[in-house]
Amino acid sequence: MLDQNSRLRPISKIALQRLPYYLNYLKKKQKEAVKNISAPMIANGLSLNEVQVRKDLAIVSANGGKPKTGYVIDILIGDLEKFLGYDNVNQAVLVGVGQLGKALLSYKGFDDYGLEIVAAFDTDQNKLDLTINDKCIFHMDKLKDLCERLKIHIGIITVSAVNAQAVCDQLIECGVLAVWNFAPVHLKVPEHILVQDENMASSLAVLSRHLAETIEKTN
Amino acid sequence: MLDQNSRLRPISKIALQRLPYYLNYLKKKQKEAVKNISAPMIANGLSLNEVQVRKDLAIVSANGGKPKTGYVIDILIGDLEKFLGYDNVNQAVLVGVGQLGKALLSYKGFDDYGLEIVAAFDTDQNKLDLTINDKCIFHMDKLKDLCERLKIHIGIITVSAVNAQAVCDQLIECGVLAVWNFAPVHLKVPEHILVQDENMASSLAVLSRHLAETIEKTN
DNA sequence: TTGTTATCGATATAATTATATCTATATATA
DNA sequence: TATATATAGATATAATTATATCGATAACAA
Repeated sequence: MLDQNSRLRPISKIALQRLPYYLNYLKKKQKEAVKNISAPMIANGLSLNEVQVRKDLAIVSANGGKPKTGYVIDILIGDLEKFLGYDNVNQAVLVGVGQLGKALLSYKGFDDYGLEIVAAFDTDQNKLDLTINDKCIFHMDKLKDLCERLKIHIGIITVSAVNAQAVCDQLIECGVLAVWNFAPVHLKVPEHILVQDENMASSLAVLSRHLAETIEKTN
Repeated sequence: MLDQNSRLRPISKIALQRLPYYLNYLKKKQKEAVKNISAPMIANGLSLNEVQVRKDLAIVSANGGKPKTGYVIDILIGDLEKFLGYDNVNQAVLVGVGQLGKALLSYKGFDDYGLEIVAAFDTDQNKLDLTINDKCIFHMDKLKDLCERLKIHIGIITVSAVNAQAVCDQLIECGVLAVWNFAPVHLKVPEHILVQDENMASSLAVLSRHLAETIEKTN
């Protein structure tokens, strides 16, 4: 069923990552009771190019805009949410209940993005059988059983860099198809598995470099 | 002093973000007592193209590799750390002491990346005058004074989406030149200010999409 | 010593992503 | 009702990023 409304029209990763920004912006406008919006307006609000905005929206929505008035905000929001899969829930497990793991477990906002962390895993005896935000923490021994029973497809890795690859391998063994990796290492995975890295070291590299450049210039 | 060893040779943002992966990989090899390493070897370890590896390393290091043996690991590590600014410390303030803010404040690993969070700020009376990981939490009133006194150039935003732009404006007003933004909104800033986004919604979009595609294929 | 080979560094090509231009048209205005 | 204009959507171009190819050379083996 690859019809016009299919969620599966091809989109680049980089374009995909822009979509939540559109959605956020449009919802803000919706709250301000704006009914229609043009690509140049969105582009201005998000510091993007207007052609890029049109192309991104064309991928997401079959309901095109009209000359002079633009797009209908309500429809666009619906199409974006559908495209991003916010209407159906993806279940995930989290491995590594350190500071960051706990923070993610506590975070209530994932529901809005269609993600539900169903359980957490760790090897540290002291952490087991606790609950954080109603999510149980189990020993790694129980990973496979739970993942297979609940058909979990997303694994969140918040263990240390040295343990990340081993955990990743286990998750894949358990049937996980997509990994959200917070450890600052490259993970080797089979071709059909997706790894989405959240590497703070990479971000800090960008920040640090910008400062070095800016401060050098002023000298 | 734009000589060969200057940290300021131009580099794209995307290449910059790869550098911490090289560093991590090389350190792992260093621990294994490996002395020399070739671009094809690194490329294989990090699932990159070998030409890309050579080009990235050429930006970072004036100490090129030799045919048949490759690069000297110890030298490469030094050059990478210098390029990434791990030798000097960048001080930052954090605004928004919620779950995520607390987790970042607690994180001990930023030292390794040359980042020091010197203080945190919030408007919630209940959070003030606490300390997390030896970092004081002050009222936003005190932001400007502290930033100007300590010449802070990095601001970390962990407030909600609705408040992020206002906080960002304040940080810039206080002399911050680079913003690390964890709020899922686009921030408008003057041209010379850098915003590095850490948008979980964008990451989740990539994960969710991959699952939708993979599961559709198997049907 | 001399050939063989893995690798570098440079250059060329390809792929991806972003932006500019052009044409048609829906809406607003004179 | 005719005209001007903002905007969509399509197409063309530019910029960026990634990959392939090629000649030179250091290390190794015969």
